[in-house]
Amino acid sequence: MSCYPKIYDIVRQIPYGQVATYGQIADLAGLVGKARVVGYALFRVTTDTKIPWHRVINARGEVSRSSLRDGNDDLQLLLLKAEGIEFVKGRLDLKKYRWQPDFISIDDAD
DNA sequence: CAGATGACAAGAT
DNA sequence: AATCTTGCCATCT
Repeated sequence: MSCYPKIYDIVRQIPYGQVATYGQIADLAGLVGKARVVGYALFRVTTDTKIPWHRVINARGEVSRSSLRDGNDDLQLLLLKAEGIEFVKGRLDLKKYRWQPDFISIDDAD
């Protein structure tokens, strides 16, 4: 089982047609500066949960390309395009599509 | 246990 | 603007 329920809780709240960066998720999850943990946490889950992982991208406003994703990286791009997000040279306007949460409802409070 | 790896980020060049 | 370097931390070998 995963050890970061907050991350999934937050990612799950990303609205349609918007995206969030790993750093942003990390910040909201209390993992400031630990964006890698977010990425890794999502990596193990993607195929096992209904989390909109495709709405989570890096701070450059582009989807990461890894040898392991082997096609799933292309799937992410497809899913985002399907949500009305326009890509320019594999990039999107973070200014325009970045999710700005007003309030996060998280079950956990430590 | 130690070294290498990785869906990242921010700063320096 | 693009690329390199360092920091971060969980997971793998």
